[in-house]
Amino acid sequence: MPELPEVETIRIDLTYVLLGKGIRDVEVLTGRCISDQKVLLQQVLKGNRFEAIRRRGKLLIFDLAFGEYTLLIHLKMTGQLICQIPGGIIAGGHPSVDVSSLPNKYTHIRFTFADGTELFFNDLRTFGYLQLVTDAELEDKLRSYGEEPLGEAFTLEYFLSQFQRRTTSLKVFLLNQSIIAGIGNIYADEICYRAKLRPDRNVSSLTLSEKKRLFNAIQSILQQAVQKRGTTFSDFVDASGNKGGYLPFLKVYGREGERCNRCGDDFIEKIKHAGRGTHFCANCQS
DNA sequence: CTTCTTGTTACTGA
DNA sequence: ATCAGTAACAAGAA
Repeated sequence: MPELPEVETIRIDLTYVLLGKGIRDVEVLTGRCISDQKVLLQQVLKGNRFEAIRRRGKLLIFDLAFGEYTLLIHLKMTGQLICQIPGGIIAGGHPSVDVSSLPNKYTHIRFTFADGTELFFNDLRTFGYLQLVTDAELEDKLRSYGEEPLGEAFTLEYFLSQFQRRTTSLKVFLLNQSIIAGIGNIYADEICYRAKLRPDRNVSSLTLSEKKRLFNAIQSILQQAVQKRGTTFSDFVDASGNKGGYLPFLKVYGREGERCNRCGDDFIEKIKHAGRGTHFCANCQS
């Protein structure tokens, strides 16, 4: 479940490894993730190169040196972008990657670069996708996203304005990509915990000081998670051989039944809210 | 066998 | 028209 911090980690690593390298070959092993663009993908990418790799929310945007298209990659829940340079793994995605035998049964696309570097797009559940878009289509797509929570435009003023006329729960609010881009189920729960607010609380009842607490929690949780190189890379190793991992810092997600390590009195509850597993401490959060 | 996992969208109902 | 809630998608784990 790559969310903003995981996608950002992949973006940084791929930028470091792939930028400017000529794309020698693109193999489409299974076509579902690119629908009807199989031929176009090869036409556009072969002989091309990535000029920049950007991110909007959980969406990766690959700017190409030549042609009118931009490549988009969304990993959805189980997508991976595994990069192999001769001698090591550089970037990951979903955990449990068997890096000893790529491509594996979940590899859908394989890129080969001029220097022998390889990039594998793997996806167990095939919800993720690659898509070539024109500038107009890209603009359309990006218009639907809210502000980047770690960007300069994410101000308290912008944040407070998003509560106007909304009556939904805090959890749904945080997961809404058109309000804030990039938060998923794990960080939504962690942000609520940090802000001491119940995820099932209706946002219309939040006071100004609670909204300010939330604003600060969003930034601090995501900043720290990016710094720790995300949560989902249990066997991820970066270019320097260091393991990343926000996993030990999780306070509620995946900790149901365990004691809250803030109040020490209560146990972490797990409920189903808005169709999602939702974790919180009923003692700390209100 | 059933239930659970989640990002996004299409659909439904108010 | 607007908005909120939910089913659906997929495939594997428990």
